[in-house]
Formats: sequence, structure tokens, C-alpha cells
Amino acid sequence: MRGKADSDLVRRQNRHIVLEALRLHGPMPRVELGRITGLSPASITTIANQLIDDKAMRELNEAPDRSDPNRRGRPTVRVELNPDAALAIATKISIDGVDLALVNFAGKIIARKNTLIATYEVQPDAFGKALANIMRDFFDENSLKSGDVAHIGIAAQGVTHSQKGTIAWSPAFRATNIPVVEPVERETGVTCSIANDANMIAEGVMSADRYSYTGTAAVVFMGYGVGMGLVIDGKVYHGATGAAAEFGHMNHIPEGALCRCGRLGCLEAYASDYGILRFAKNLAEQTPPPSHAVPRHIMVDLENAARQGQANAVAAYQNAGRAIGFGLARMIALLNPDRIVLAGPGTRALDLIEPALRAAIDEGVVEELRRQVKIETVPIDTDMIIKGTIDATLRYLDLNIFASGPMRNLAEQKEPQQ
Amino acid sequence: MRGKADSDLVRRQNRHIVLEALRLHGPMPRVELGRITGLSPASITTIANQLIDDKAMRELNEAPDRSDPNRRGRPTVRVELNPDAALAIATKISIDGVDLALVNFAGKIIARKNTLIATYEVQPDAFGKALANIMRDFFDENSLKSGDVAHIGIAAQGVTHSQKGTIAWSPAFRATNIPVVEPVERETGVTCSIANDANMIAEGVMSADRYSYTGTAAVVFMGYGVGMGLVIDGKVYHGATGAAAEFGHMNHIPEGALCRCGRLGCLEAYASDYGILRFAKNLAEQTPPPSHAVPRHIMVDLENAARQGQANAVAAYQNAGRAIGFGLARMIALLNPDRIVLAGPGTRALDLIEPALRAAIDEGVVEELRRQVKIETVPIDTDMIIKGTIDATLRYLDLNIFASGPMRNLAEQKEPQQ
DNA sequence: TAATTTAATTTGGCGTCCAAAATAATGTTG
DNA sequence: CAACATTATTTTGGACGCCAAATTAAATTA
Repeated sequence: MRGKADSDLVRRQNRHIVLEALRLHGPMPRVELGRITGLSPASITTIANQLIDDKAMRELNEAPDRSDPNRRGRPTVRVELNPDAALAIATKISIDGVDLALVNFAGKIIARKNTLIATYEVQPDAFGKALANIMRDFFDENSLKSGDVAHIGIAAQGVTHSQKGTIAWSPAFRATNIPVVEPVERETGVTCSIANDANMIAEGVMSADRYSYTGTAAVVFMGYGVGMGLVIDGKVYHGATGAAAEFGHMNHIPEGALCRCGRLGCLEAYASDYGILRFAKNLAEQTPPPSHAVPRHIMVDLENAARQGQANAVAAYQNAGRAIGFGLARMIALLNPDRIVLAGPGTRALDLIEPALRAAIDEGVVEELRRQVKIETVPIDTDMIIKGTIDATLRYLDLNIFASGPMRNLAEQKEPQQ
Repeated sequence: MRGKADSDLVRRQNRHIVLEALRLHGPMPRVELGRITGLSPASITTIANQLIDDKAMRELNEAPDRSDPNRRGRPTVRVELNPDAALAIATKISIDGVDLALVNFAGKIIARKNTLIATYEVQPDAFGKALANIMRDFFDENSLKSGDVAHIGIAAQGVTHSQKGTIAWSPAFRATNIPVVEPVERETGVTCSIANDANMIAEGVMSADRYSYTGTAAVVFMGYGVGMGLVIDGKVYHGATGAAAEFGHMNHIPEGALCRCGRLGCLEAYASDYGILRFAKNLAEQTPPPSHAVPRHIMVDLENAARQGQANAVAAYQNAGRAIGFGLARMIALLNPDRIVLAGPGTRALDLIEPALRAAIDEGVVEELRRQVKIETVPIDTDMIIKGTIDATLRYLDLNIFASGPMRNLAEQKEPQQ
């Protein structure tokens, strides 16, 4: 049951949709903010001026637009998100290391830092310490103090536990239950949150094209692993512990191929880089996966071999397509989504994968359910995870800081102990 | 993006939570309504008196409670939902026929009617006509006129299309895309909606114990078929077309056993009554399922045989448990739910099914994901579908009629054409 | 009967929204 | 160039919903 409503809720909600409109559509005049949000001009005036007072927005100082010769009347004054309203840090933890991006409130990346860490053998506490050091260096390099950064968002490969702030299990680590949020918060004094990387890809894909993500959508990541981000009713779905949509470790065939997670028959064991490679090399299904990512050039070579008709390679991609297709068929039966988006480096080989994928969906689910699902592909972009993390973190600031009122509310944020 | 907020939203929301509190906890004094909803006594006075004006609520006329001898002060006056506020009809369409229940606003069943129809061979339009006739008879038998009934809710087995108001596909019909809502609305003049029967079971289970359904839960129905109702973020999830959670037709084994839906390897082909029976009889996996439900006594006999150690029967239930377990493991990987509830007549045999079911979950999903899932069983109750449909329909009335304000708003309900 | 206790209502004020009127800043026209 | 037209934004005044505090109501206790 949703809670009670009062004028506080109204103010938060309406300020939030104003900020959201600006984030989605960029600078625009107040009239248009009114059109988009459905708020009256009078309310827009009030809200805009408050947000400007709070430094969340600002007026653009530009010459009137003369491009339309038929334009009459008082010229519009466009407003935009104030880039200097706040800073945030987006973080990606993967098998390759730690990737950091410092962004301003308008979403512009101000600084980046990429640190290689041999994550696989590291001890849980040592990793927290290493991450804290990286973060501190990043603060120092950019002359940041604790109060300068409003939030730190972290995306990690594997099963993340958002409440506990840990990585419960990840292919990048041999260890489990690695504390992440706590060491970062202690070192920096900045609030921090962690989420699954595939969910962050979904955030990014959704932010880029939000108007069309009103219902349910699944964003599939194909590459060194297989992941999924679920958008349910227009919001990224995180599940009970923040570990939803572990599509790659959804079982495909009971007692099937050995997965990096140690279990048998996971989808990833058939459709990830190493799964495809293992099949193409004619290795037994039980052959242990490598502990490191398969180098890109090896996969590219394999794709080319398949395109030239090398039988094992062709079969490997068909096998992968079939696995993903059945996984999607199962997902469709459960969730009846509006659309499916395929993303990640694995989509390079989509021509090799797609026929088997579509055949498997047809085979695996009632026609009535799959008929209306749109399947799309998103351009390959290795930075999708960091972009999505930025989007999610900024949305967090919009809602939790700026929509609530002036900055002073930050102190009152905590639950009153009643 | 959620829309703007205004005082209208506040009023609707708060009236709704007041009605919801009464529906969940029964009659209570105003003070307690305030405690439960978080609204101030002043606001409760206002809202309660308006709802009483609108005939949605009424004061109980009872002698003061003397049970607590230490009780001081002005005695409480309890308020309750007004049973006469509205009437609604809940409808169940299944392979057995059509089941109707007339309920008052307080949820009491006033009349029932059960009509057998040989659904399987019927033509789509003929079914609509037959249903309309049944409905008209029900109106006549209870001296109801069009305006007397506020809404008709329908639950049907199979894939329902809530927007179109049709049954897209159902094991109860050979035909597909059967119009249901339109013929009923035309005959009765009452608004009508349709949903999947498993979703209605979830509504019922949730209503009975709502405080504990805050996150994500899956209610599995086992019996003549296998179904699932998903509760996501405290609300029953319906998917893009109203056909979500077709758990029974989620693929279990590619190219596996023949399902009633004509596809191979659906979970239902292993775990429904007929699937279990087919396995126990040692019939080939491709043996066509019967077009009618398996009589109860046959299943009971089979359970007893298994309990006495008859090998085929034991194996059949293990096989079913394994299928459901893997299906749940896949669902857990995708949705990371808080709880799973097993329901339906199939739970009679839970002792036979559960070990294999739990083993399959353990085998099929990472420990980090399944650790916190609670698995529960709900008492067998053949009327769960109709009960859930009643709950869902009354909740619809709460939100769409009584929370919005006085009845006159019913006329203004339609979208203004802007 | 007066004091105490608890429930419910009334009063007065606050915050947000909106419609309508007013103001601002430009282009058009005679 | 002055008056008019047009479009954007702000101001004004009123409505509605919430709440805290004061008040009233209806019992029990002393």
C-alpha cells in the first residue's frame, strides 16, 4: 500500500518531473516545460524560480531565436540544468579493473580514471581498501573534498546486494560477499550505492530513449558474460536484494555445460564468449572456463571463421543463439514484455546468432505471447555501463536532493527515529 | 515518467488508503484509521465524513466496548465499509464452465451461479453469446438492472488480453481470440474487465495477508494446469497485454514432452495433472494430452500409489517436482523474489513433489540468489480464483469510483478529448 | 459533582495548484 | 513611429487538502 499523500509529495513529484523533462529533452523555455509536464504556466513559474534559487537550474543567456521569420511575440527564455549544481562519481567494477568518471549535474564527464586491478585473487577486505585508495586518489587528482561530491554510484559485474552494499558473487572475484559501499563511504564521506552492471546498461538505454520505455523491456548484454537489465513499468527493476535479472545464470539445460559460476547448464555457459569458444574448439562441455575475459581479437577471428563457413564455429554461434532464444522465450512467458533490446560486444556476431535465436523463441513460447514483442539491437558501445551508471546516479540526485527542496534538506534526509 | 501531482491526486490517494485499511483490517475507529494511514485526526475526520456522505462507509451502531475495565475516556465509534455502496460480479471461466458470484461492497457473496458449458468445441462468437445469456439470466434471477452493478470482473484460464478484452488462447477452448468483455458489456451495460486466473489467485493470496506482500512474490498454481501470478512491488503484475506469468508454458526442456498448447517441453507438460499421469502410466512424452481435466479421484489414486511406493508414480511426482523446481530456479534468476507461494489442488501431493522441487532449485540457481527466498504453501481452496477476482474487482471500485469522489464523477470518468 | 481521559471535530494557517488578469517583450501595420 | 497583435512569463486571488492546536464530546474515576 502506497503511503499517504500531502503537499510535500506534490512538490517533490512536480519538481522531479520538471527536472526529468530537462534531463531528457535538454534546455527548453518554460512554456514547453508546461506542455511536457502538464503543469500550468503559473506553477511552472513558481517551480522554475525555486529550482533556480536552489541552483538546480538556470536561465540560458542567449540572443532571441530569429530562425523562424514568422515568429511573433515575446521571445522565449530557455532554462537548463545547472551543470554546477552538483558533482557525482560513476564507477564500474569489472574483471578489467576499476573505471571512474566524474560528472557534473548536466551529465558532462569532467574527469576519468581507469585503474587495472587483478581482481580475481584479491581478498574481500583488501579489495575494499584498494577501491578506497583509488577513490581517494581520484578525489586528490581533481582537488575534490568530501562535500563536493553528492553521490557515488557503482556498477559491478555479478550478483550485487544493494541493501548490504556488497558484491555477493561475481565472475571477477574468487571471493564472495565483498564489501564495497562501506569502505568507499568511510574513505570519502560521500553516500554511495551499488547495482548490477546489466541494470545500469538498462538505465542507459532507457535514458537515451525514454519516451518509448513505458511498459516492460529487457535489455540483454552479450559479451564476456551474459546479463540482463529489466525495465518494469518504466523503472529499472532491482529485485528483493538488488540482484534481479541474472539472465546469464538462468538455467538453460539441466545438467548441461559447466558455467563460470560452478553450476551446470547456465545460459552463459552456452552464449558467453568463453562458452561459444569452448563449443567451437570442440572441447567437452565440462571444460573449466578461463578465469579471464577472452581477448577481443580471438572472438573476432572466430566470427570471421564462422562467416567463412567453418562448421564448428557456425555451430557454436547457432548453439549460443538457441540458448539465448530459449532464455528469452522463458522470460517472455513470465513477463510478457513490450520489447527486447540486444546490446554488448556480442552483438557483433548477431548475423551468426540471430536466426537460431529467433527460431528458439518461436519454438519456446506460445505465439500469442511473443507476437507483439519488438526485438531491437543497440549500437555497440563499451562505455554503456558507465553511461548508464551516470544516468542512474543523476536521476538519484534529481529525486533525492533537488526535488525535495533546498540543499538544507540533505541533513534531514535520514528517517526520523519515531 | 509519472505524471504531475495536484490536490486531486492527494485526495484520491488518501481516500484510497483509508478504504484499503478498512478492507484489510475490517471495522475500526477513526483514531486507528489515522494510525494505520499516517493521516492526522483532522484529516481522517474530513475524509471519513466525505466517504460516509458518498455512502462508501458508515458508522457502526454498537454499544460501547466494555471488555477492558481500565478503558477511560470517550468511547470509540467504529466505521466500516458500507455493504450497500455497490454491487459487483466476479466471474470465472474455466474448462468446467462459468462460475458467477454477486458480491456487495463489503465483499460478502450474495448469490452464486454455476453453469456448465462444453467450452472446448464452441465457436468464439457463440461463446460470447452464451456468456451474455448466462449473465442476463443472473441479472434476472437477482432482479438486477444495469445500473445496479458497478463492475464485472472476469478471470479466465489461459492467455488473456486485457486491453482487447479477449481470451487469446486457452486450454479450455480449441478456438483462439475469443471476445469476452465486449459481449458482456453490450448485454449488461456494465463495465467489465478480464484477467488471467492465476493472477486472480495472486490477488486473493495477497489480499488475505497483504502486509507481507510488499516486494516481489510469485504464487504458483498447481492442478489441471500450472499457472503463476506475480506480485511485483506489491502489485499484481499483468505484463504488456495482460498475459504475464504464463509459468506453465514456460519452456522446461527444448524438444521435450508434448503440451496441451501444442508446443514441446512446456513446464506444464511435466507438472500438471495430465503430465504427471502420462509419466506415471509410462506413456510416450508425445502422447496427446486429454482435452478435459483429469478427474480428481484419479489423481488422488495416483498420489496414494506413490505414497505406497509404486515406482512409476513416485518417479512421476519427482519428475514434476524437478520441472517446477527448475522453472522456479529460472524465475528466481530473473526476478530475485522475496517469496514463493505454492497453491492449488496439486499441493495435495506436495510431500511427493517437494524434495525434487527443492533439489532442482538448489541445482538451478546461484546460492546467493535463492538464499533469502521464502517458499510457502497456501491451504487448498478451489474457490481461490473466484475469491481473488472478488478482491481485485472491489479494489478496482475503491480506486476508480469511491476514491475519486462522489458518484457523479462516474459520468466524468471518460478522457476529455483534448 | 468535578477532574481526568480519550475520541472526534473545529478553527486557523500553510503549501500547492490553477484560472484569469496583468505585465513584458517582441513583431506588424498603417 | 505609435498603436495593435502576439506570445511568454509573472502576479493575483481563490480553491483544496493537509496539519497543529484548541475545542467539544462522552465516557470513567475520585
